Amino acid sequence: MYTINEVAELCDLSAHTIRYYDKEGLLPFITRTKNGNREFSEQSLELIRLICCLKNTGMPIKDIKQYIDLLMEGTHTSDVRRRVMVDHRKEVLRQMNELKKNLNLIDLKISHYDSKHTH
Amino acid sequence: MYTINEVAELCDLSAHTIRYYDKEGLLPFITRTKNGNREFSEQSLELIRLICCLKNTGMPIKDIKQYIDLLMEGTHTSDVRRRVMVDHRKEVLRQMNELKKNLNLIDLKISHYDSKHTH
DNA sequence: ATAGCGGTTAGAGTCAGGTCGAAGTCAGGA
DNA sequence: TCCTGACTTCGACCTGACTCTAACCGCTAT
Repeated sequence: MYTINEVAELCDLSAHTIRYYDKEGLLPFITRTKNGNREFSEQSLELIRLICCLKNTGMPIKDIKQYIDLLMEGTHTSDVRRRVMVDHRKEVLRQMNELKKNLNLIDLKISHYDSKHTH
Repeated sequence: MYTINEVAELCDLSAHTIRYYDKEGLLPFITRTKNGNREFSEQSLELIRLICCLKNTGMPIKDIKQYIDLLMEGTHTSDVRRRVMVDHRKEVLRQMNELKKNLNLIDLKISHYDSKHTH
C-alpha cells in the first residue's frame, strides 16, 4: 500500500491533484485507512497511471470519469470500454500526425535560418 | 489580400480568436483598410500558420509573442530566433515520445480486452 | 434611405484543470 | 502533555485560451 505522497511521486502528480481527481470521481477504487487516509494498492497505482495516460493524450476529466464508472460497473461493460480505447487510440494517432506536420514546418523554418545568414 | 473571415477559414480559427491574437500582440504585421478593417497578405497568412503551428505544439501565447517581437525587430535577431526554434523542436520531439509511450499503454489495454472475454 | 452584412472595440464571461489556504484530525515521540 | 508531521475537507482562487456581448461604423444592394 502506498500513501498519497508516494503515489504523487511515482505518477508525477501533486497530492493536491490526486485529491482533486478523487473529488471528481476518478478514483472510486481507492480505500481508506482506519483514520481516513487514502491508501493505494498496486492495482490502484496502475489505474492512476492509465488515468494519467488518458489525460496526457487529451481526454477530458469527464470522459475519463465515464470510463472509470464503466470499469467499476463490472465485466459486462468491457465491450464498451474496449470501444472507448479504440476510439481514443485513433485520436492519439491523429495527434501524432499533426505533431509530425508541425515538426516539418519547424524543420523548414530552421533550415531557412541555416541557409541564409541574412534574414 | 484576405479578410479576417477568409483567414479564419483558411487557418481553422474563429475570427474572434484572430482578433484575440491581435490584441495579445501576435499580429503586429497586419495592415488595415481605409475603414479600419484588418487585411491579411499572403505573408501574413504564412506567419499566422506558423503561429498556429507553435500554438498547437504547446508554445504559450506569451512565448509566441516574444518570437514575433524578435521577428519584427529585424534580421539582427535571426540567431536568437533560430535558437528558439531549435529549442522548441526538442520540445516537440519530447511530446512525440510521450505520445508514443501513451499509445503503447493504450495498445496494451486494447490487447487485454481482445485476449480475454472476461474482464 | 434603409436593411443587411461584415467588420470594429472594450470588456466581461466561460471552461478546464488545477492550486492554495484555513482549519481540523490523528498517531507517535520528547 | 504538547509538538510535529502527515493527512483530511471545503471552498476560494488562478491561469490560459478563448468566447461572447453590446454598441457601433460603413459599404452595397434593393
